[in-house]
Amino acid sequence: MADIGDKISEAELVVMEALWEQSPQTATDVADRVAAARDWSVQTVKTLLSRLMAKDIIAADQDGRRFLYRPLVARDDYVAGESGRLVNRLFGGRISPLVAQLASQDQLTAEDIAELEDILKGLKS
Amino acid sequence: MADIGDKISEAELVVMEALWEQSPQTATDVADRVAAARDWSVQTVKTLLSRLMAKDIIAADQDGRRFLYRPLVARDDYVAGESGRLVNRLFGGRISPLVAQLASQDQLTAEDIAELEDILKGLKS
DNA sequence: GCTGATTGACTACAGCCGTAATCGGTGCGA
DNA sequence: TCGCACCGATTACGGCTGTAGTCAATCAGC
Repeated sequence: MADIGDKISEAELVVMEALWEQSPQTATDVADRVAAARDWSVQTVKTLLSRLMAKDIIAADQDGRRFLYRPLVARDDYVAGESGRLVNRLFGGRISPLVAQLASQDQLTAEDIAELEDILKGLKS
Repeated sequence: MADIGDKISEAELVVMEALWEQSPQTATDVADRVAAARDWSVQTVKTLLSRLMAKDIIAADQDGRRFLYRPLVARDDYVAGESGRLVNRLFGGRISPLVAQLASQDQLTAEDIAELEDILKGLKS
């Protein structure tokens, strides 16, 4: 579970999602994919790619005149880190209040509940 | 569930926690309370209080020469917003993958599991 | 009344973030 | 071979954030 040194900003995350979806990709590929979510210029996407490289969150392999970008951080690791951070910051590290919170907001569907039960059943074995 | 317009930054959140813990409080009270968590100068805390006021996240009532600060946003509302935002950003709005995620990281204690079961039991009625 | 401590307001400043324009190199088509 | 399109690199720039210093007013004590 490699630790993520630098923080991924909101805009950078959009780029990461594109790279996690498919990799490696050229800058223009990423830009095209990102265009579905955000109306950014290609330059903007390239800047974000540079910043992600500077933060060692992605890497690039040269392919002729262009680069092929790929994530160095797995989405699961990132997601785990963020989830843990939120749970620590807001719920003193306890997960059940989070679920209670979401439950009280009616944000849990019947399907969610069923899945949660399955997860718990699995954990008790 | 009042919507929170401006975002609360990391440092501002520390101040908010102090205010949620007890309110209203003077700036120095808040600074003292915050000192337990962060080694900040009183000025820093006052700046953060100003910024929170500018964002309409707290309000202040004059009390002689000083101000008494109080939150305008309930902790529960804030927490609900942040939780929802995270779940949407990273789990497509579904909560069970979050729990699965935390479970796979061994971040669930036996107590958590028991509490989750209770919550689920309550939800099914 | 004058002085020192206290308080909120204003100012500072570097670093990160969002968003992009521009520049310099280079490969490709005419 | 000449220019153009395309690429990554560099630069820009206003806003937010973290962290504080300084200033002007004011209250309390001598």
